[in-house]
Amino acid sequence: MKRQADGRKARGEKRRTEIIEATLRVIERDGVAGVTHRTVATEAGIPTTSTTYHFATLDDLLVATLIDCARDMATEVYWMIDRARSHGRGRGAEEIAKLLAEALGPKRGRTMAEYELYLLAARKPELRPAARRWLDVLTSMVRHDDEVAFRVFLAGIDGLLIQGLIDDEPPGEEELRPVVDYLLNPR
Amino acid sequence: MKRQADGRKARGEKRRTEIIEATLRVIERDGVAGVTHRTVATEAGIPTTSTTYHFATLDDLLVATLIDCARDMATEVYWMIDRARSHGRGRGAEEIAKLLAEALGPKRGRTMAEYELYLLAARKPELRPAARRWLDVLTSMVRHDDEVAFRVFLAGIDGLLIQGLIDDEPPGEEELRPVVDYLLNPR
DNA sequence: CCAATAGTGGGACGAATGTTCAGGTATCTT
DNA sequence: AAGATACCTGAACATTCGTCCCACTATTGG
Repeated sequence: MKRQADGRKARGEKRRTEIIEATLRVIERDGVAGVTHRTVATEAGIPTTSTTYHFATLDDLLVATLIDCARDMATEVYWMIDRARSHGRGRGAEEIAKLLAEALGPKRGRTMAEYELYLLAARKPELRPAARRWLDVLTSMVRHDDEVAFRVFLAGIDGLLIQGLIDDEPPGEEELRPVVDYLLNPR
Repeated sequence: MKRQADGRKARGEKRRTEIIEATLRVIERDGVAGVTHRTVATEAGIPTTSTTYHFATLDDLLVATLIDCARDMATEVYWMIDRARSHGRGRGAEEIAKLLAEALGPKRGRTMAEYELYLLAARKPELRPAARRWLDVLTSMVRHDDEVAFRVFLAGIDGLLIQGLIDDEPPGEEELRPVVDYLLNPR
């Protein structure tokens, strides 16, 4: 079961991912501020020393979590755009608005966690490549005839999510749709 | 010098603002994570107990700082838009791009601090009115003939700032200008 | 089969944290 | 002027933090 010499699927790999997933749950619940070796260990149901063994410092743990998180973000947003493009010109906005409303509704905790890690990357340069990953993936994958319009689109999505996070009641799909539509096809 | 019975300019008001300003400096330097009663006290050059006296809990301190910060943000962004509007249709983008580049360059620390407090408001409902303040101020002050276009504009500004924070070298004014221009006058 | 090594876990250390308390000082009210 | 009130501060509390150490087990390579 172990990949030797090249792969990274060593023995302790399962524990590592357990710890990372527990870290993400802690961030969703209590924010980055709530991440300590002990809280993560308790969340994962493992002794405290196990977290310090696999991640020497707390920063290492946050870095690994962000990288893991960024991969999920990139693929998810990629499929979002892909689905939006596969639909008609008018239906694209509908699809994106639905996923945005989801990110601000049921998956609100996850969205908050992602942006907290995002902002952490602003302070720690070694995190930036991981944080930029999903932007880079989209930029390279999605066909964008207009460079400027595409940047505006990405910035708009980010802004809508962040502003939606501080709403008392998150904007619903129907409220988001016209805005997303304008973002895709400005008049 | 003291407003009695109604006003709030009591004696200890100076200390309060000193503490809040010190808190903002700490956040700019080390982030919200670096805010403790002791670090703030040291930054302000006052004993630790003075911070706990004026702000019983750490949350109170962060709330007060965010409210103070939000007021500055609102007025600054208001003048930004005002200056942009006073110029010609084409010069408006130039003005806004300059201020954005400034926020991502020399005032980068301040911008980071603002967004960290912003995200803190997503987790603490009592902070949201303060965090929304500058959005509300703009929405009420700035004439917006197109509601949807205005929301997209605000979201776009937020997105550009956040994405600029995780760039290794912040985008310059000339790089921002076409994007802001598109945001104001989409084609 | 048997050393060598990676992984696991209990316990404890010093340092830093939020918070409290009692005693002091300045300022205001009357 | 004198009492009341708000303000200030040094010292200390229990708690929690990151981290280290040492013993134990399972897995691996030869």
